[in-house]
Amino acid sequence: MPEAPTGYKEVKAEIVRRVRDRTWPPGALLPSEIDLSGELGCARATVNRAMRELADEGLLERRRRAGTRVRTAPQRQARLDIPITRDEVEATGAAYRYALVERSVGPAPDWLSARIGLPSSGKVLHLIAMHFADQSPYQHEERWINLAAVPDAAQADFSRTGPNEWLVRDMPFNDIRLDLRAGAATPTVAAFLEIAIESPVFVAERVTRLDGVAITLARLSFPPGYRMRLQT
Amino acid sequence: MPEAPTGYKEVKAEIVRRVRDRTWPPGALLPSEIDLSGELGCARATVNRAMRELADEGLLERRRRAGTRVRTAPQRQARLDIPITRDEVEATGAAYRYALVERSVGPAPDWLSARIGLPSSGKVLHLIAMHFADQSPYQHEERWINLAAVPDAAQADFSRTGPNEWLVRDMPFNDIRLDLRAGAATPTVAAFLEIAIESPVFVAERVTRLDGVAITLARLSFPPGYRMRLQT
DNA sequence: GAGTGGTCTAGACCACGGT
DNA sequence: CCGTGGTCTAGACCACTCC
Repeated sequence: MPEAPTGYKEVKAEIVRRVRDRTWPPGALLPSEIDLSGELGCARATVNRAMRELADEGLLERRRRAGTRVRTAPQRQARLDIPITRDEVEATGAAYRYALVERSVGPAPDWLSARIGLPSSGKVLHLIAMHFADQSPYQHEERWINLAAVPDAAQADFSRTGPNEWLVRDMPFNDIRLDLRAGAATPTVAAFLEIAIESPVFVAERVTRLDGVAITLARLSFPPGYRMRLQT
Repeated sequence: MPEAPTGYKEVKAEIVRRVRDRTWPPGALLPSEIDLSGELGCARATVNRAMRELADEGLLERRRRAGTRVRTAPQRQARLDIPITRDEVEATGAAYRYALVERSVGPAPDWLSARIGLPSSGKVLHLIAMHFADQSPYQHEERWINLAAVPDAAQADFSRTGPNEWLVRDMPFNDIRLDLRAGAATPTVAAFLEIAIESPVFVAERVTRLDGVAITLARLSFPPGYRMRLQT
């Protein structure tokens, strides 16, 4: 037997191997941590970590007393890393450019209050901006910021730094909700993205909250060709 | 000091607290595991697990010798729960219907081999299917299954059960990659979805792997109006 | 070279939940 | 009840990397 350096990674690999070759088919009960550590010649804690990570990854299912089983319906979750637009552009090797198009302060429109849960008559900062990659339009951004939650935003200078970069600097813990859809380019957005009207645009609407209070709603529109990537 | 039951969860909470209240501002160097375990009165392994999980979650950044720091740009993540199409439709209260359109077995086309990493001359099962919600087209599905990894799929009956339901039941996997984009409906897809050619369609391409080996590639197209939701 | 995180061990106690 | 996973401990060695 491969009694090589028996680390938790080797244990994970061995378990995956046996799941894959049907030694342990979906639904099967695996040996207990004690038994498996005995067989593989390592400490129980090592097997524990391997099994725990595989359970986190969705391959296994663990219950006290009942033991560890191969999931029949693997927990299917993918994660999206939400990047700063600047980083996202620069990661492709392109030069990033940002431009503020419009800025205004006023009472929140009714649809916005309803959408993200603001008190009526709440003041919001409304921004429209563009992001470019090597002079090509990369993203059209329309954003509303709840000034009751982020009063400093009223004084912030968004002509050089995008609102997302500014907001991210100070708020590590928010609830984020993302709505993704395919839409047809409106005349305005089409002009900014330099595409034909009615072209398919990828639209991401992101609501950010802190302790339940809405901070901002961002509507990001991307021209055809943009891909959003998620992984496990 | 809160010398309560000092478990790794309490340690995590304490670290989060100090990051939030600026005891450790973004970019700050945290104490070493040994120092912190001394201060909190627990074993180093406990602090290690707490810090390791917080690093996995994107709050901290760890490097040997350099120590542990608070991330300056917290990597924000949103999660997508990938549902079975049947469940997704039935959750809206609509009746679900599935229909197999086409089924064939053959060598993998070059683009597919390159895209998901198959040996040339690998055999794949190619399927086209439709999913309906109350008789309205809900999703057009085109799928390729790697028969080297899932030989049983060649004998499976996909006329009643969708390939996704079948795969999920019988085939474990632990790595999912999703590519989302907005596309223009091709004549074929437009006909199936009963929409105009060139209409914006939401396209999700999903590659599923087990231990690095590609199981299947699914290309799912949704008519206008579909929204995909993610949250933290 | 020295300090930090990465990991393993052997043992222990606890909490949960099937039987 | 009692076996299983969940967690903690104290100690140890290793690998990497910054100085």
